[in-house]
Amino acid sequence: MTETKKPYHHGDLREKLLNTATDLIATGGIENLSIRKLADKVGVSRTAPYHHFKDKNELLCAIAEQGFLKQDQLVTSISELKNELSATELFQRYVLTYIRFANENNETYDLMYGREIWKTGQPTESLKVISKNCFRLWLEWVEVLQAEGIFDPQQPPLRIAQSSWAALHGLCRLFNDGIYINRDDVDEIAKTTVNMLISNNARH
Amino acid sequence: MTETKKPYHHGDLREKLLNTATDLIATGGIENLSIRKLADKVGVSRTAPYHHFKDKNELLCAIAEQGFLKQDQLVTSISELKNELSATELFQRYVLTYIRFANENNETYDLMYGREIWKTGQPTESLKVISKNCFRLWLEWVEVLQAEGIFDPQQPPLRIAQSSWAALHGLCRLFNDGIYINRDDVDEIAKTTVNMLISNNARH
DNA sequence: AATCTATTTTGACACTGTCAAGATTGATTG
DNA sequence: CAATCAATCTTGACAGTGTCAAAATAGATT
Repeated sequence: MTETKKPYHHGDLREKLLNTATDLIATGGIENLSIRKLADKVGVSRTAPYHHFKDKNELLCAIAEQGFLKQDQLVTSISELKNELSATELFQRYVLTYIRFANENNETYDLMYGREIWKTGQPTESLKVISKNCFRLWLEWVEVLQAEGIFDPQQPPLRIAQSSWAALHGLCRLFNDGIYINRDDVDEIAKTTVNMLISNNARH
Repeated sequence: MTETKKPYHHGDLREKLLNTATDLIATGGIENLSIRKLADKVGVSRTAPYHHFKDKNELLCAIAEQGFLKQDQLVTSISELKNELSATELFQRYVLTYIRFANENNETYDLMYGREIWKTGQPTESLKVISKNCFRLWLEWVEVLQAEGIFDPQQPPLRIAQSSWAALHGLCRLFNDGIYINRDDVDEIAKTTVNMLISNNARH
């Protein structure tokens, strides 16, 4: 009735697969996602998914894509505070938001930036585009923040963007992967990270 | 003849399994290591390894342990230069050495600090001890370097150790996991990272 | 020499990804 | 409307995985 599209037998199976898969990994981890279990949960035969995703790899890439789009939203939502906050505050806000995103979307984050896709498997073309765009957004931020004086003006913006992002990424991974287990520490470590990354005179 | 110990049927199967497994992951990646293939390569039946390692998890932990010991050696080898180099130079040296280790022992590094063991599986007790000791070594380093003035004296050494290591770790992961693909960039990014992490006035 | 225990093997089970071939269903065209 | 076609889905199959149970073997111990 309310369904606008019911293209074929099942309806919009592709989307249902995507959503259910995201749910599955969110609760049981990536290693708990199998095509067969997924198909079962959706109520379709084991090989049905293969008509919507060439591979398991392609399914994972599609999940990762959604993650990047979600992250883009968060990042751009911070830029709306550009007039209210100082550069240092904006950076702090960014770091906290990033970490929270990585925490709350734990498993998706691992797909977005993990070896499963980028090393073991292979990223689809559209994933490459979307992720590149996500990094470009971060680079533009860095350029703005550097102009505001919180980063060393001597260093190329690209290098600052790469190494600061790496620092952030490393922190998220240590927590997400279970190496740092005390989640209460995350805020303090993040604070120290921010303090170390920005120029001395920009601290307050 | 030269064999000192030949405890049972095969000889020292445990060690042979360990070495062969390390070889296997070094060439084909962790996902290419299966107990069965490993047993085959060593020339023993599929389940023979289970009398030396309770689990695949335990085997992986054992590989990781070796990695930590290797890393400890590298770190302590740097401390022998304590009298010849400045604090900043020592830190740079440490960063470069760490990155090189992570690069050359790619897959072992992933086991040491990856979710496979710490999140999905579970670290053995001895692995916990060894890895904790490895971090303690790093913390002691940070305390020395902080006393020499290259880190903010306001921040607790533990936090500095955690966040600086996270920064380093993130950089290694981005390269090891195939997100940053241009290996030529690694030195420059590392340089920028060092510059960002240490106090402004300690740069040169 | 007999017994015991550590080690190894064979067989089995439940999983996994994915290919090939057939069945079904909706859209398209004469 | 009837016939054709392509998209979608199902069933069957294969090779691979971790690992358990039971049987076989070999070294150490008595």
